[in-house]
Amino acid sequence: MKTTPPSSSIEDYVKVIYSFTEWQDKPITSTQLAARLGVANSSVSEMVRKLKDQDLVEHEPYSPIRLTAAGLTLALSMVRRHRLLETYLVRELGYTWDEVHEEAELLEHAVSETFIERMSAKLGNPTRDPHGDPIPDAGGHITMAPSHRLDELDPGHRGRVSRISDHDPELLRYLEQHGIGVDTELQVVGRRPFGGTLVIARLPSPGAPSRTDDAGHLDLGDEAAVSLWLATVGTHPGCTVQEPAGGTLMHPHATGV
Amino acid sequence: MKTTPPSSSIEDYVKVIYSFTEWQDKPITSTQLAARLGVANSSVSEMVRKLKDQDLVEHEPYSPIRLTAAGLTLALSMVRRHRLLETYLVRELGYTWDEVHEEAELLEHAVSETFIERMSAKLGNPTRDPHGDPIPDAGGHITMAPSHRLDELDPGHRGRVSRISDHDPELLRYLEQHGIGVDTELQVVGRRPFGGTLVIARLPSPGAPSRTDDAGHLDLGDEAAVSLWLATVGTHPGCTVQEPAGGTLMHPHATGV
DNA sequence: ACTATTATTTCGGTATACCTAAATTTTTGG
DNA sequence: CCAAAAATTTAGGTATACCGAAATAATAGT
Ligand SMILES: [Mn+2]
Ligand SMILES: [Mn+2]
Ligand SMILES: [Mn+2]
Ligand SMILES: [Mn+2]
Repeated sequence: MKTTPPSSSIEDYVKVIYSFTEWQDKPITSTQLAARLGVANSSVSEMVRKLKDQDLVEHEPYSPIRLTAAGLTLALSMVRRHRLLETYLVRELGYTWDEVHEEAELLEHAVSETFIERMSAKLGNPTRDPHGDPIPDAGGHITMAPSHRLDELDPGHRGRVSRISDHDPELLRYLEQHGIGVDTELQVVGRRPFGGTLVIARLPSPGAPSRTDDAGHLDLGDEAAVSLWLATVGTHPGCTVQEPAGGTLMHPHATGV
Repeated sequence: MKTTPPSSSIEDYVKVIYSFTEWQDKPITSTQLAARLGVANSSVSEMVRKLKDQDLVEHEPYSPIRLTAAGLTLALSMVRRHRLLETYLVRELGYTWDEVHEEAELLEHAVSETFIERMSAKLGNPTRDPHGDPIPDAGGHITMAPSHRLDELDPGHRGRVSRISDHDPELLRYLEQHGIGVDTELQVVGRRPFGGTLVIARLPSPGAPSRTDDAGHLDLGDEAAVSLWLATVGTHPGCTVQEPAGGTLMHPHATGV
């Protein structure tokens, strides 16, 4: 029996299924998968059957889709490719952080394993991409400081920006213009009344005593707030978000699942 | 009407049609194209019709296939991509010259125009790839010193290796082991009797007075002889190959065809 | 000039990855 | 509980890029 390498489509399906569970653990549904891939629901139904035949996902009709161990391995390898490529484009070819996602999206399917490993070595085996996302190592292990989406944090929370979704280049350019990037120190100030925007403050210098002054205030729309993740450094009294226990969060894969 | 970008297959067809005429000018036939692409003749017939519909080739049934101006432009852009990628892989990622062809073969379809131009700039806009092949500039212009295939040269001819076909990685490793690479100075010594191998001599140091001593002799099989091109520096008496007139050979494209 | 060989195209099929519309199952709200 | 809405799958169909076998055109040898 000849084992065909996964097609680009299969690689994308598996990668998107994985990405959905990277920051929370509800498994992805058919419709959500279709939306993220930009294809019709019916296409997903067909492809999921194919993925199941290849033992990359578990799936019962009308229920959500979960990666198998083999599927997770493939997904992590794609995520590694994608994030290493983004890092390389920024560090070696002068790309800006808002340009790299699209380019990596195509390249990830075309480069060889050799290419990936030479690139990784040249970069010094980085562990975070230009948007703060963790880069799995060659063995599929991934580590990430516990973080929360900005829109889930109550006023008073302080933290370091640990990741920013790279999906919308415009948002990235906007944030950069306002001095917000990976590792920026931030504090949640509050919300404008009646479901208004989230107000945050940039903290002057990383490590220095945090001081919230008016100059650093910034209003963030919903789209921005859900795209920013904070590694919180202190819990405000009255906080409704509970801190995870450990200092690092190991992905299921690292613990053998 | 929406203009779809050429598929990878179309890009490959056009590139192979071009490559066939890069070093001689008989146009390629259906069967030759099929052989080089590794597909069935029937597939070529179908695809050539599609290429003709898209105005990339001229073709009458049962006759050879020629690129149109649009086809040539696309082909030269693919050749530029391929050769720049090969150069980049060698210079920036530590690839050896026998590894790059295969990798470039896939990458050329996946990288953006932006990627190509940033890469080219970083390399200082090189004009030759690791195998000596000329790299077209962004405008599709290409220049090459007039050269002859080693197997077409009579004994006595001297010259500088101007290009080596990169198709067979094993051949490249073999040549490297025997001290033959791009710009190596060479002299044709003769042929073993009764259709035997071609004997050549490596000339000691480039520019220095050429001296053929026994230590530098090497037998080349047919496959090797047709893969090596020499920019001849002197014509031996009794030569059957006529030297082209000009100092540089401009490709048809450069003169507007 | 004519036949045998070779080259090329046409024909009927396959695989992948999509789509829309219709059918079906699940979920929800009263 | 049960109908209406929402989610999901199935059915039927398209485009691309292949294939092998059959048909046809070109070419070569006598
Ligand atoms: Mn990305
Ligand atoms: Mn990223
Ligand atoms: Mn090559
Ligand atoms: Mn080359």
